[in-house]
Amino acid sequence: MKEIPQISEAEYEVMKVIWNNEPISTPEVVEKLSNKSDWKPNTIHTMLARLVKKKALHARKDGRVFIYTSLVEKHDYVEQKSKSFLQQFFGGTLHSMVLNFIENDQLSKEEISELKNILSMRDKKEGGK
Amino acid sequence: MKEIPQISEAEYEVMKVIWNNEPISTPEVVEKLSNKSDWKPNTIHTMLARLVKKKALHARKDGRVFIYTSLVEKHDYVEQKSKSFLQQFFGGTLHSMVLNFIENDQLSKEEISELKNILSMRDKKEGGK
DNA sequence: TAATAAATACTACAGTTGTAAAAGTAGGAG
DNA sequence: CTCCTACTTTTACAACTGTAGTATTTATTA
Repeated sequence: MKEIPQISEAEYEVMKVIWNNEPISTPEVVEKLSNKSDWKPNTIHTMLARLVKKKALHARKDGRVFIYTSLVEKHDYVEQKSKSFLQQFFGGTLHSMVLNFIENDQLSKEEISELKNILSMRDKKEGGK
Repeated sequence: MKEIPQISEAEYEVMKVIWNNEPISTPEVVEKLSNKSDWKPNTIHTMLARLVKKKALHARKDGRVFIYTSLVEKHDYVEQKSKSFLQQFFGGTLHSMVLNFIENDQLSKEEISELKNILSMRDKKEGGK
């Protein structure tokens, strides 16, 4: 099982930009994030440097600029975080979470239908882990 | 909307003991957690003190000992954490998370049935926020 | 009452995180 | 060839976390 580095919440915002645009240069990352957030360019540089240090990103120098590519898959990271979240709060299973949401009336009719749809659509595939 | 203090992962372990046993004294908390973990008593005292400072717990002196009661509901805390988790990773909706699990074949047949059950049982209640 | 045991209170310390300022450097404009 | 500007590198710093050690107080026992 590959080791997935820990990525903080702010760092995750940076990762999202990379995942959606890689390969991407520092100035481009800064530009995209400056729209979405109030971070100063320096702050973004720090994030990038930390992510490289953590081996979440790879940086290759191209002329005067760095070009970043991700070393962790978004999917893998989200999976790992989902598992630990479910573990911490719901004994590890998704259905406990869903049950909890239902019991506390946190789901609208639409969301319920959506969920039912998803589950029945799923029948068309075989398998399951 | 009431302000819910941030509770770290280790602190959350302490909170679980409180929620399950409150009102409960320091020595009792230490005893319960010493079984479940490798924490030294001092570590547990630190957690308790921090939780009191954060207003997650109330401590009342009873003789020589403190008795703790929680100031945040487990339910409220879990709800808050669930929301921010879904927000961060799944655009805020539970069905996106479920869909993701299904797409990545992270659900067994049993879990799928479980989910379907839960959703259909839910029909017996009306409402939904 | 004095010593002991048990609790509480205070202090510590390194790693992570959010947030950035300051300093250094190299390439392009003049 | 020199200066400016855009980038990169270094440094900062407080809050929060995990993990305790040390010191002090207090109740109980001899």
